[in-house]
Formats: sequence, structure tokens, C-alpha cells
Amino acid sequence: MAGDQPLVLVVEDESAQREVLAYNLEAEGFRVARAADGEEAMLLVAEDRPDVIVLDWMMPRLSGIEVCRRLKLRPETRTIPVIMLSARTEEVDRVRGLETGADDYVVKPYSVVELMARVKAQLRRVRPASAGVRLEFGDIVLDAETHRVSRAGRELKLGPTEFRLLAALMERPGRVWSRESLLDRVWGRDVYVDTRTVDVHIGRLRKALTRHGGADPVRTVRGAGYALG
Amino acid sequence: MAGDQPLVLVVEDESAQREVLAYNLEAEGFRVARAADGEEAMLLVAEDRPDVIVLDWMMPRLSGIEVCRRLKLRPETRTIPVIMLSARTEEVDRVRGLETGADDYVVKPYSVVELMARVKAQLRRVRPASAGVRLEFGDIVLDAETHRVSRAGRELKLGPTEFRLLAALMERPGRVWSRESLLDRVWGRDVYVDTRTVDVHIGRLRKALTRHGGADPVRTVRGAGYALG
DNA sequence: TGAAACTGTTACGTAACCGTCACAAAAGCT
DNA sequence: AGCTTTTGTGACGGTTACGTAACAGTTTCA
Repeated sequence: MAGDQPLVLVVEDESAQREVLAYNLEAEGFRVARAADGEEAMLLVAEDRPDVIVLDWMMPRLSGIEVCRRLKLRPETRTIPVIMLSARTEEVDRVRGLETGADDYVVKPYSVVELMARVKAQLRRVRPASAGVRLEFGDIVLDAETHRVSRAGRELKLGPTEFRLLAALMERPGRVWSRESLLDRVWGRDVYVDTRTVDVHIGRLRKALTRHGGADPVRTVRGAGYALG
Repeated sequence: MAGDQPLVLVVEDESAQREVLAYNLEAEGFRVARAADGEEAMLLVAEDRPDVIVLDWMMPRLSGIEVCRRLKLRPETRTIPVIMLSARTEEVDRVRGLETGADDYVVKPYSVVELMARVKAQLRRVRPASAGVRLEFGDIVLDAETHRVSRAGRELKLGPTEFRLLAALMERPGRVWSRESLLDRVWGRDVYVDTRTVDVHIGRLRKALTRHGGADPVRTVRGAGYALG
């Protein structure tokens, strides 16, 4: 709570996944605290007062559900937003059913772009100053919170994948993303999808962006990937 | 870490499996170092500093687990990503439980596509694709992140090979590169291409750089090669 | 439960790009 | 000057990367 940058607590027992998460959060400019299980998490919460908690559901010792429940009991920790990670859709339903009070849910394998957007969205609730939920490029505006995209004031209809793809591209306009890193960021880490699929979705995104006129803002860099502008 | 292409160390005691792995990795453009047991692996790590290690769990002498544990103890090798191979799901669980600090796990029999994807994913974590390199020489500016080249503020259109060729030359202005070393650097290690091809691409690069006026910045060093400036 | 929306893959046409060659031009050598 | 070696470059066939329509399987939602 004290520092410049928001502090995100990552609670995940599997070290590889924990580090991937931490890596991406740090790349976004957050400070990161790590916990490998629920008990460690409770200690760190008391100690460091994180601004957001990303919490794995399935963990040894103290499960994510239990951690969440305990946090929401105490007034001084009740307001810290919790984003729950779980492996399957059914589990999300179950977690919801348990009324743990988590503020958001993300299903594994998650898209990095999406998770970052949700972390930012939660932060914005608590710290209205933190920016980044609203991305702009030229006359294109993307609002991660409301999941809406408009161009020149006109609302655009995008599918979920096209939305995340555009969000990834808008995150750093001009930067060239390889098909592989787009797959990584937009589709998710453990999904094995043909790289040509990226081309198809880029095509769909282009069609949506230019439906009502306007130049194609997506640049193809032959042999390298795609970029915005 | 030194070379152009990432170096992958394959540690696997069974020679057939080791060669299959190596073959596929080389087909993907990686350089490959091979080790038949843990002790050899430790030596090769110290010697060659691989970018990624693919490590079999079950091995004579020094097991994969022990290799991994030792690697993660020393600061200079801690950050090298390790992908563990093991024979069964239960073993993966056991390896995980041992907290060896491996960065990813793959169960045998693995899909080659999947393993390649994981190797690439780990590499991306460590080598964030030539992040934000901006090269300048006189009025020429090359931005690796956006894949853009401009001269005197005017954007230039370069093909992929010309782009990489210019990047290589700009990395060390004034230095004379032989055709062979340019082939190595720009085209890749074991590509069978005539050295005269370099001349042709130098010509194309010159044409692009001088299209809108300005002196030819590429110097021919007769009998030796080319240099910038 | 259907209908609609969305997804990943495939196939095919096209345009850009690549490597080689042949010959011209330039540079060095005697 | 003549001769040899090296480099510049236009032309050309072959290859590859990309754009996109079509399609089948799946999910979502009324």
C-alpha cells in the first residue's frame, strides 16, 4: 500500500507458474510478492498489505478458497481485491457457489493479456488513480473494463479472441509481435494452436476495424509478425 | 549465450531418444549440445552456458533431479530455464513435490510439437526478443522493436533479409564483415548459400538506402567484405 | 432445443522475396 | 596497355509467406 507501484501478491504453489505470473506482472510495472501456499500468503498479507491478490484455488495446506474466506472475514483485509485462478470452468462454478467472496475469477490456461487487464481493473476499483484500463490508438478506443471497442466514436462488434488480440497489440503500439508471442499472450501459455490461426484472427480483426471505413491500422511485417501502426 | 541461435542442452542417457530430440531441435533452428548423464551435463553447462536445458529425470550417476537442484543453487546458472522430462504422470507429481525448481515439466511420451512449443516459451521468458534496440548511424535509424528503418526522418521499405543485414552492419559501424561472417550472422549457421548472394543483397540494401538521396553509407573493402561507414 | 456466434484448420491464389546466373564494370597487377 | 580478379546489378524462375474463403466442430444463449 505504501510504495509507488501497486503491490500484487501471487499465491501459487507451482513454482514455474508462479514465476511466469510474477514475470509478467513485473513487466507491467507492478511490484510482486510471492507465496507458495496459503499460510505463507496469510503472513504476507498481514505484513505487506498488497493491493491485489492473485490466488490459486488448488494448493496444499491452506487452499485458496480458505485463504479467501478468511481474508473476507476481517475488516482490515476485506477490501483487498482477490482474483481466483482455477483449472476448469466447473471449478469456477463451484468456487462461486462456495461464496468465498472473490472479486474475480480466471480459468487456466489463462491469457496473460486478460489476466493483466483484470488485475488492473481490480486495482482501479481500489486506487482510481492507476491507469491502463482504457487503451487508445488513433481513433480506436478499447475499454478493458466494459469490454468495448469503438472507432471514431462508433461501437465495434468484436469476438472475444479479436478483443484480446487487439488489446495485446494496443498495449504497445508500433511494437512488432511474433505469432508465437501473440499465441502466448492472447491464447494462453499451454494451448497448442497453429501459428497460422493468428493470421486468420488478424484478418477478422482487420475486417471488424475497417467495416465502417478508415485505414487498416494493423501492419504486417513479413517474416516477423504484426504490429499496430 | 554467445551465438546467434539459442543453444539447447539435451540431457538424456538413452542415445536414440537423445538424437530424436536433437534432430527436432536442430530442425527448429536451435543449436544443440548433448549430454548422456548428469555429470557431463554439469560440465557442459559450465562450459557452454546453454540458453535452455531439456533434462531427463531418470539417469545413471547423477539424476536429473539432482542436476536441476544443483543448477538452481548457483546464481550464475539459476536463471537457465530447465524443462524436465519424465516417464509418467505420477513421477511428475513426485518431481514437483521435490521442489527442484524446474521451470516446466513434460511427460513421456511427449508430443514433439508440444515440447518445441515449451522450449520456445521458456526461451522467450529469458530472451525477450531483442527488446527495444535502437541503432543509429548518421541519419539512419533502425528500431528493432518496431522493425522500422528511416533515413533523414523518411521511412524506408526493406525486405526481411535487408533489414537483418543492415542491423548486423549497424551493430558495429566501421567494422569490416567478411561475406562468410555475414552469411553466418544474417542467414544463419548452416545454410548453403553462395557468398555472392551477399553482394546482391548489399546492392539491394544500397538501393533502398539511397532511394531518396544521400550518400551510399556502405563501403566495399575489396578482397575482404563490407562495412558501414 | 435449435439457432447463432465463435473457433481452429485447411486449401488455394497471389504477391513479395530469395538465390543464382550472366554479363558489365571496376580495380589491381605486370 | 593488356590481362586477371573482384564486384555491381538486371533479369528470372522458384519458393515462401501471407490473406482469405470455406468448413466443420464447439460453445453460448435465448
